[in-house]
Amino acid sequence: MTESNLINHIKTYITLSEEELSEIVLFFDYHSYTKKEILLFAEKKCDKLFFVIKGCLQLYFIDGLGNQKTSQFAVENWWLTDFLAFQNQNQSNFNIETVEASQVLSISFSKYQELLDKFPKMEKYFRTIYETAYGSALMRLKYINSFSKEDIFFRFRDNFPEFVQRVPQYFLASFLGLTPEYLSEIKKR
Amino acid sequence: MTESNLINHIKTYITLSEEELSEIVLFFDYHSYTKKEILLFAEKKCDKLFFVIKGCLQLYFIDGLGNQKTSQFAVENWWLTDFLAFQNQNQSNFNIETVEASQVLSISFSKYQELLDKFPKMEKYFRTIYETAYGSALMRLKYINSFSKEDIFFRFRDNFPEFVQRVPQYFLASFLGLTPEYLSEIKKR
DNA sequence: TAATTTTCTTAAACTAGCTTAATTTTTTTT
DNA sequence: AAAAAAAATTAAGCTAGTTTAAGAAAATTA
Repeated sequence: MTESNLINHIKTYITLSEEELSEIVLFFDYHSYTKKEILLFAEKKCDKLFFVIKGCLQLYFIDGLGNQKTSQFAVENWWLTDFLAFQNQNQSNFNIETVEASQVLSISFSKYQELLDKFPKMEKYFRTIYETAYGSALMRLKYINSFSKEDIFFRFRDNFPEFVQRVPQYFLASFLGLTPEYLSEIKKR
Repeated sequence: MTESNLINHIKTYITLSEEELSEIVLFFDYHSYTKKEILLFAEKKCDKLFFVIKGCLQLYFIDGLGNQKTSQFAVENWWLTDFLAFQNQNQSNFNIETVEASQVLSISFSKYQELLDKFPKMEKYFRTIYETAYGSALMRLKYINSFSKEDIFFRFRDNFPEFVQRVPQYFLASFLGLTPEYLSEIKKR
C-alpha cells in the first residue's frame, strides 16, 4: 500500500490506533511523477505540502541571471514546501520539481488545518519534524560560515556519500553554494 | 509581571484559560543577565531552551581561526537554543550569549517534555513557531545564494533598520556572512 | 575626566571562487 | 544504433570579498 511510508513515519514519532492512521491517510492525495515535473510554481499561491514516499524533490528558485539555485532537497520520508508561504497562504518563492521519478503525497492548507484539528496528536508529529528541520537549517548556516567551499563539498560527501551519487552534480553544486565548474575542479585535486 | 510577555505570545497562537496559562508559566525559570553573559556553552550538554522577554541573544560558534561567527540572533518573543542538540540532548554546537542586558525565561528538556505532555495545546504553539522559523531559515538560505554580500547587507538594512542600529556592526557582519572590514567599506559607498 | 577597552574605518596586497567558452562524456530519445 | 540533449570537464582570465595591519572613534570603566 502506497501510504504505508507515511504511516510508518508517523508511528516513529507518535502513537495512534490503526483506525486513526487510516483516517489520517485519507487527508492526502497520492501522485506519481516522472523526472523533472514541476509540483509547485513560484509566484503561484503555495497551497500544497508534500511528503516524499519514494524519489527526490528539490526546492529551487531562478536567480537574477537565470540560474537555477537549489535551496533544499527532499528524499524518502521528507516533507517539503515553501513553509513560510504555505503558512501564510502567500505566493511561493520557490519552485518544487522532481529530481527523479517520485511518488508523493500532498495535502492542501485547509486539509492540513482540518487534519491538525481533528487529530491534535499530529501537532506533536509536525512540531518534532519542524524542530529538527529548523535545527538542521541552523547547522547548515553554521557550515556555510565555517568552511571553505572545498571543505563544504568534502564534508558533505563524507556524510552523505549515497546522496552525492544520487543527484546530478550541478544540482549538488547549487545546493552547496558553488559553481559546477568549481566543484568539478575541486574533485580533480 | 515578568512572564506576561510569554503569556501574551502564547495567546496570539492558541487559546488557553488564564488558569492554564499561569500553570504553564511555572515550568519556566526567569533570569536577568547583563551584556555579554554566556547562557549556553558549546561542547556542554544542551539542556535549555530560552525565550527572550527583553533584550537580545546571539547563537554563535568559534571557527577554526578563532573568529566568533553569529548564526542567529533572538530578540523579544523569540525562542533560541541549539535545537538539534536540545532535541537529542547532545552537547551544543554553539554558544548562546547576551548581546545586551536581557531578561530571559528558560526551560530544561525534561520540563519541556512535561509541559508538552500536560498541555498538548502547546504542541500547536511550538509547531507553528518552528514551522515559521524553518521557513525563514530556508528564505535566508535563498538570500545567501541569490545576492552579493553588498546586496545582502542593504536588503537587510532596508527590512530591519532598527535591528541594524541595535547590534554592533561586527556581529551583524558575521550574521550576514561578511567581514567587518568589507561591511565598513560597503557602507562608505 | 582620564584611562582603558571595544568597535569601526581605511587602504593595499592577495586569493578563493566565479565567468566564459570550448570540449568531452554521459544520458536520453527516436 | 544513431542523433540529440543533458551533464561534466578543462583552463585562462578576472573580481568580489578577505587578510593584514594600523589608526581613529566611540563606549565603558575607574
